[in-house]
Amino acid sequence: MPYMVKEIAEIAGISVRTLHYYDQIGLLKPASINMAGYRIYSDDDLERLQQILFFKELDFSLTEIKDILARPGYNRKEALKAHRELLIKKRERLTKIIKSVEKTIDSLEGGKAMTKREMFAGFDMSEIERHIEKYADQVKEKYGHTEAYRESMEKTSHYKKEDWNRIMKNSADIYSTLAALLEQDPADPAVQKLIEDYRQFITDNFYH
Amino acid sequence: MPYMVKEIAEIAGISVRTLHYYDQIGLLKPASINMAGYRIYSDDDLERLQQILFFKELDFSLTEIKDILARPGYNRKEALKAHRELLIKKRERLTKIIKSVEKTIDSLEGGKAMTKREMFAGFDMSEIERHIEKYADQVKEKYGHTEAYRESMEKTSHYKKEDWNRIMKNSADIYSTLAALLEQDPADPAVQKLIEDYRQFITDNFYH
DNA sequence: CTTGACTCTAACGTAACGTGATCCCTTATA
DNA sequence: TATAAGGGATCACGTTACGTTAGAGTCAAG
Repeated sequence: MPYMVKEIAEIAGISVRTLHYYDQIGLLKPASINMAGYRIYSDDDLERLQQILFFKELDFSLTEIKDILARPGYNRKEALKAHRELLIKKRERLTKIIKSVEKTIDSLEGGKAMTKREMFAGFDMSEIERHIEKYADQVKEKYGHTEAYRESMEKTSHYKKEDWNRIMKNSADIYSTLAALLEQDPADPAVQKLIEDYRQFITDNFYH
Repeated sequence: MPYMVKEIAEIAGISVRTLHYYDQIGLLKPASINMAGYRIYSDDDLERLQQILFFKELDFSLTEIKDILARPGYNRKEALKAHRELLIKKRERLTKIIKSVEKTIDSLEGGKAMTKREMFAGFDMSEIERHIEKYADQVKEKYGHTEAYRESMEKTSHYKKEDWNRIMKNSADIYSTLAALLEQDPADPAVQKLIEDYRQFITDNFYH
């Protein structure tokens, strides 16, 4: 079934410009181009677009999405299952924020006061969670052991020692360090454990 | 209690640069500046920041947030209650998308095939819903009847006639027209009814 | 054969920061 | 007392994912 830009745009709920852009950056190229130069999309293109939107919903950048879809051995079904997990996490995050809102209302209505930390509950972790989500997805994608993978693995083990010491000395660094570390490394099982350790550390020592 | 940029950044889980930026655009100016030129924030500033982040979570732009917080008669408690509602809607939207993912998985596993519309369920309405959410909030804010308000009201009534006819002729236009219309008008009770009409129209005539 | 709705490319504009570069202030330690 | 570390500050340019005209070709319907 052939579609033109506007049809696709309406079906998917996006703008024509967005389709132009996705074509331009090579994220979603139409199946063919007719004599008039019009973009003609196929059902397969629609399918790909759906996947793109799923990934976008998880805050992946367009270049990341492009890479992921291009990886040899990319498995759509597995990816979808991972998606479901991560979307559920996002929903849980929303639930947290909603609770934070309710607490704030309560404190305004004469309930007990909030601590500064409570005020920003939900948000606080949001960045980190987003990274963890991204990361978790990468792990589940099981395509690893590329060069970049080994490289990042090495880097990470360095960070491990250095940063751990720093954190022991200065617990205020935890969040930023953790964020930086996650930034560096996209797909590494060893790091996941490290993250868990960090989180444990945070909850243990939170009020020092 | 005085805080410096990094403290605030850590408490709220945002970057220092973000605080600089918010200061620059006048969204969140520090309570004072010390002799060294450092930004010194107060507890009130923290409270304002919390509100800013709540609004951001609802996809308000920073300029919108600035305007809302500046409106005379802005009521924090009311705003928070509206927030809760809208966050719940966002969560429901996520639930829809999750279901869509599950359906897709099911169809891949040999279940029944999906229609194109089902493929993009969740997303489809997402833009529109977001606008409705924004809009609903504005309405609840009950500050209206500014010049911009009357101006947009006039515009809208024009659109009403023109677009309604177009829609009767070409039902494929519905989504884009509706989106355009919503774009134009941020705060108008009359439009809400119009939207409801449109939605009814959509459900009635969806498969023509 | 002229609309009106659709299509194209090109190109500049925008929001909300990220990312240096370069320099100042304060405090702990050698 | 020097000096290094770890903040803080201000430019100012870079980035992502499009929005928004502008100018021009295409195509079905009346």
